[in-house]
Amino acid sequence: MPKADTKTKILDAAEMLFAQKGFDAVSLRNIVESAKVNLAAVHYHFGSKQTLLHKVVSRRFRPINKERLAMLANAKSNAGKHKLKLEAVLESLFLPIFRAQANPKAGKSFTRLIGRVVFDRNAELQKFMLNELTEVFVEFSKAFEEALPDLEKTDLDWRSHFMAGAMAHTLCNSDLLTRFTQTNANDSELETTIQRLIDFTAGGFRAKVSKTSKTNKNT
Amino acid sequence: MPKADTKTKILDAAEMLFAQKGFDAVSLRNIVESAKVNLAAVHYHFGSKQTLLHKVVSRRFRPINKERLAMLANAKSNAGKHKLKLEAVLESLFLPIFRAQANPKAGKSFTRLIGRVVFDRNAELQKFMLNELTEVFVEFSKAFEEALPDLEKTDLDWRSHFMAGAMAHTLCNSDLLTRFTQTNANDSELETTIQRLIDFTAGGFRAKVSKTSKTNKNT
DNA sequence: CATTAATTCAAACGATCGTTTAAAACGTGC
DNA sequence: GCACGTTTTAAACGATCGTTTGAATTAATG
Repeated sequence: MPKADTKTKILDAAEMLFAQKGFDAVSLRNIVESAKVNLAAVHYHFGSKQTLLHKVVSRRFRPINKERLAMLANAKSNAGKHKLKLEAVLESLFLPIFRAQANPKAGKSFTRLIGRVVFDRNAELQKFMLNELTEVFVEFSKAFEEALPDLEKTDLDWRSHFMAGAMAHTLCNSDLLTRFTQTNANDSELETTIQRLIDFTAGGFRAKVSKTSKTNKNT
Repeated sequence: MPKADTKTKILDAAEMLFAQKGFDAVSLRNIVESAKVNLAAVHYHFGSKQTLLHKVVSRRFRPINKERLAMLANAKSNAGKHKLKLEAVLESLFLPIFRAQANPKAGKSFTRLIGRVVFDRNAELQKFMLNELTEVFVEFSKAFEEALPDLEKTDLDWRSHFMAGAMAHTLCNSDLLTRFTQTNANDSELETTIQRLIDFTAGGFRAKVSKTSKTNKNT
C-alpha cells in the first residue's frame, strides 16, 4: 500500500502541476508540497525531474497509443474489401486520447499536458515523444494514405500536421474552448467535441488542393 | 546608436532564446550572454523579465495585427456588395504573420515564439495576449460569420479554434514540418505553406456539420 | 527475532535565479 | 568645461533550484 502510494502521489501531483504551469516553471518542491511527500523521494523513485516527466507522460500515453492502434486495426478489419474510411481513421486517433479527459482521476490535466508537450522544443522531450509515437506515426500514415489514395504524399503530410495542431490545441485548451463557446464539458459533450474535430479535419483532408500549391511543387 | 543598440540586442537575443527554449527555461543571464550586454541592463531598460517578454512579443505582433485588420478591411471593400470570401478572410489572418518568417532579422524565431505563446498557460501572458488580440478576435469573428452565414455560431467558434491550433502548430514547428515533408523553406514555399493551410482550414470550415454534434446542442 | 533491503527523512551542497544597489562612464546642452 | 541626465557596470542580496548524503524508519525474509 504505502509503497506504491508515495510514487503515485508524486506522479499525480506532477501531472497536475506540469499541465498547469509547464515543466520548467514547476519545481520539485512545488510537487512534493502538493503530494505531501519528502523531496528526496523524487530522486529515490524517479532519479531525476526529467525522468519524472517521462513517467508522467508514458504511464497514460502508452495505453492510449496502444488503444489507438487497436482501434485502427479494428477499423481496417471492419472495412474488409472496402476502402478504409477517413472518419474511422480520425476517430481511432482522437477517441482514446479525448476519452482520457473523462477519467475523473486525471481529468483534464493529462490531456492538457500532452497538448503542451507537442509544442515543447526541449530536445530530450522531443526524442522521448518521438519514441512513444513512432508506431502510431507509421500506422496512421499508412491508414491516411489508404483512406485518401488520391492525395499526394506531401499534401497528405502537411494536412496531417495541421490536423495535429488542431488536436493539440483542443487537448491543451479544452477548458478555454468550452468556456468561449459556451458549451459544457460533460461526457456527451466530449463525443460532440470529437465529432466536431472529425468534421473539421476530415473537411480539411478532403479539401481540393489549390493549383498554386500543386504547381509550385514542380519548380 | 549605442543608446538604442543595447535595448535591441536584448530584445533580439530574448526573442531567439524564448522561441527556442521557452520563457521559463531561459534565464536573464542566458540572454545577456547572448546579447553581450550587462545583466542589470535588462532591469534598467525593461524592468522585469515578464515585461521583456511582452515587449519581445508586442514589438512585432502589433504591426502584424494591424496589417491583418488592414487586409481584412481591404478584402471587405473589394467584396463590395458580394459576400466576403472565406479564403480572403483566412489569407488576411495568415499572410501577415507568416510573412514575418521571411524577415531575415527575425526569421523563424518570432513566429515560433508566437506559436508557443498560444499554448502557454501563464496567466500574466494570457491576459497580455488577449489584450493584443481583442480587436483581431472581434473583427475576424464578424468576418467569418459574414463569409459563412449558414454555419451556426457555436460550430463557427469551435472551427475557429481548430484553425487557430493548426496555424499555431505551423508557426511553431515550421522547421520540423518542412524537414518532415521534404519541402523547402524559401520564399515561394512560404506562399505554398499559406495556401496549404488555407485549403485545409477552408475545407474544415465548409465541412458538413454531423447530425450528432447538431442534435446534442438541444439536450 | 535478527538481518537485510527498501523507503523516508532532514539537512546540506553547489549552482543559479530575478532583482537591487551604488558607482563609474557616457551623452547632452549651455 | 560644467552640470545634469542617461546608461552601463560589477557586486551583492535573498531566494530557489535539482541533486546528494547519511541516518532513521519501515518492510520483507528466513
